[in-house]
Amino acid sequence: MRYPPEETAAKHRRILEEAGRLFRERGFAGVSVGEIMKATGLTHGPFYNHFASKEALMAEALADLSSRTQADFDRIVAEQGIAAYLDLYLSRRHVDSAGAGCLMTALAADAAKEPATRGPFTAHVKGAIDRLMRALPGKRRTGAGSQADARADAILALAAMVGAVALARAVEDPALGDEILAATRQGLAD
Amino acid sequence: MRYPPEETAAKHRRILEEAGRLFRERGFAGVSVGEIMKATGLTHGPFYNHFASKEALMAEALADLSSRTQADFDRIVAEQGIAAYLDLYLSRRHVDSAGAGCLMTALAADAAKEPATRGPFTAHVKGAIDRLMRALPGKRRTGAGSQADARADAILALAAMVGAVALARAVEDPALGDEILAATRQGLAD
DNA sequence: TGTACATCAGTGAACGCGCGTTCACTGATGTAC
DNA sequence: TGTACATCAGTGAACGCGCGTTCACTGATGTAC
Repeated sequence: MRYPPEETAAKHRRILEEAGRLFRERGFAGVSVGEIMKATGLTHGPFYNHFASKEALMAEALADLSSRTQADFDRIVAEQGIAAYLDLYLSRRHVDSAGAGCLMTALAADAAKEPATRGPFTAHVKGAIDRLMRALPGKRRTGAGSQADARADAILALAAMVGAVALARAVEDPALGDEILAATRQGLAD
Repeated sequence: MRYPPEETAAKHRRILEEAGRLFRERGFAGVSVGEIMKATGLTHGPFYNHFASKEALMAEALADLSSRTQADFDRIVAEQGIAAYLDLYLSRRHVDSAGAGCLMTALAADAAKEPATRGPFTAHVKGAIDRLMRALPGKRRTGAGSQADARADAILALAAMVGAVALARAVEDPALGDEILAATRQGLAD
């Protein structure tokens, strides 16, 4: 059947959204094309009307996730401040909802193995460092090296955030997970 | 054919070693049982003489990796000190050799999805926190909360180490990867 | 010590399954006249 | 405005493939007598 162009565009968007959610929950290899299409309410056939291959979907879904989650960052920081954002990021809720969470935490290992995804992933990391550098309160920003120090601070914060949520998600003991989140919140607040 | 028991034990060890290397390089889902057996020089059939299932191998390989890499940590810290260990961990060499590197960086996302592996993974994280707590030089260790602070410092360091190597491995631009490593080294040295 | 048999780690064909992808076909919508 | 045809996003069966796992069989080593 033929459909109006708006409907086709809406379906394309829905595929990207479902893929973004499922990929973050189970990784690229853990989700099949058929499963993504089923989640959007279609059969697997028309997938290839929207994307050249599963690999192409991975790259496009990552770019889409990147722009959506960075817009979320900007909005939350503007409305509630960076401290509130760090509390949300380093929270039990974020740990328990990978499908709606940070793409770096969920997909770093997968992205390293999928050549097509490394471009969008790299762009996202650069954007995250820039955003954190601007949002974080300066601690050592006096003297000549202040800009470089601010950037190094942002990178350290990003690495700790990503590592903490990845570890908290993998450990079996929820108390240990919560301790990892709390210690990292405390460390970044100092 | 029947083989002497030492030979059987040696093959069991070789399977664990090859599995540990390949799983860290490509993740649990990215390596097949046949590929692991081929790497040990056997056909896939006798795999089930050694392990009940691929899942059982994942759990045993993780436990084996844990004891081997924590022994490495102890040896390097004893011989060269914790600063040298951090330099080795946060190095280009570690980023480029996932198969011989940290299991947390390589397998955190996979371990979170595989119930059988979460036990050994959790034990490894606990061991890593304890080791770092003992090895790291105290910065804020005066007063009543010194032990708690030392543990929080160790957790923050671990999260930053794991996150930094995971991000450096995934980004396309080697200069950015090196910058992430350098900023994290600098941040943990302060 | 020599022979007959049990053991069991190998081999490699085969299984059922789910995967990514292709393709002949369908039929409502858009376009030409 | 009405009719005939082109378009193209759907459907669902089918493909070739690699996966984890099973199994009948092999034959050197260990054990019993």
